[in-house]
Amino acid sequence: MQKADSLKFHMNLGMLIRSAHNSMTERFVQNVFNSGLDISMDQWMVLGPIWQLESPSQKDLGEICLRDKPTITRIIDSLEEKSLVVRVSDQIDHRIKRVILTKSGKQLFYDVLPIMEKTREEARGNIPEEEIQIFKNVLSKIIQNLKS
Amino acid sequence: MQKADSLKFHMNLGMLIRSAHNSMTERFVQNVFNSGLDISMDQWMVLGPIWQLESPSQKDLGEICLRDKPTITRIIDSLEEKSLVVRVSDQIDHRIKRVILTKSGKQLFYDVLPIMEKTREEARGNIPEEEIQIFKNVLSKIIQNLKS
DNA sequence: CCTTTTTAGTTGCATATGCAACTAAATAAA
DNA sequence: TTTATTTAGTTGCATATGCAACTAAAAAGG
Repeated sequence: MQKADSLKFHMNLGMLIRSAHNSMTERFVQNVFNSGLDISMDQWMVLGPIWQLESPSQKDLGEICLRDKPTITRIIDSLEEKSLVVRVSDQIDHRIKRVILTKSGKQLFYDVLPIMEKTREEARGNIPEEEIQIFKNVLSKIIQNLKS
Repeated sequence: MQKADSLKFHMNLGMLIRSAHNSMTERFVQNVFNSGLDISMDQWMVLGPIWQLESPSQKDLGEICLRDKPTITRIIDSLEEKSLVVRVSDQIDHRIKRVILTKSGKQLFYDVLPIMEKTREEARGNIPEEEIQIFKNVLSKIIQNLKS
């Protein structure tokens, strides 16, 4: 066994997962950059849900993105600085701030969407759909198994 | 469809991977803590390879752990402060520093190993071995697809 | 040889992260 | 009511991370 193979052989699940995640993030950032756009992975990770959910609270975003409150606060700060979103206090519950896409926020979302699709295709390569499904399934099960 | 389900449904691959990784790390740290031991995930992630490879260079560790040079330097710093490892200059190539487990480093490794096994079992739950294999395979393929 | 390039590791800096403490508003309890 | 508790979001701090610049040693090229 070659040394590189030996290393790979010993690589455990945690390292594999971390590495795959890093590679996907790096590729996404690179693809975005090459397209002349400007958005980080974190910003994108909340921009999508904001678009999907229309006007989610920050709490909603935290739950869907699996990030804690301060992280969401700061990402929204950065998006607001770029005028991609605005915070609007909920009419009924004044604790809640709803996050809404601006026109340029929507535009950026539409611009980045195909890049994100492209990145996903690059990551998938020719992995059969069936295996991808099992893959996602195992991830969900692991998360479920460790819940509590 | 319930709201929680809706959120889950929309959760993309990146978030799933991040979440699974976080859950595994958190559970490991928690299990270690409950056993009255003291080692972080990062420290463990290099301690294992140091044990396996006997006296790896920091470069070796960076490659196997998929971390950059400064990160490895700092993790080794922290392990050295705890007297778990020592750095020894390579006799032939004086640029290289080999990392060697001390007696207490070895002891900690042996103590933590079953905790790591336990955590792995908790994460796997009753996921069939076959699916785990496909899962690891897909991870490797994704990493491969995004290489370069 | 002597110079240039590459490699291993370290340090500094700017940024990201998680945790805990805090404010403000809504709900529950007394 | 009015007080206590819970919830949403923010801020501060201590730590982690990635990147670039740096040092020291080895290898390559002339």
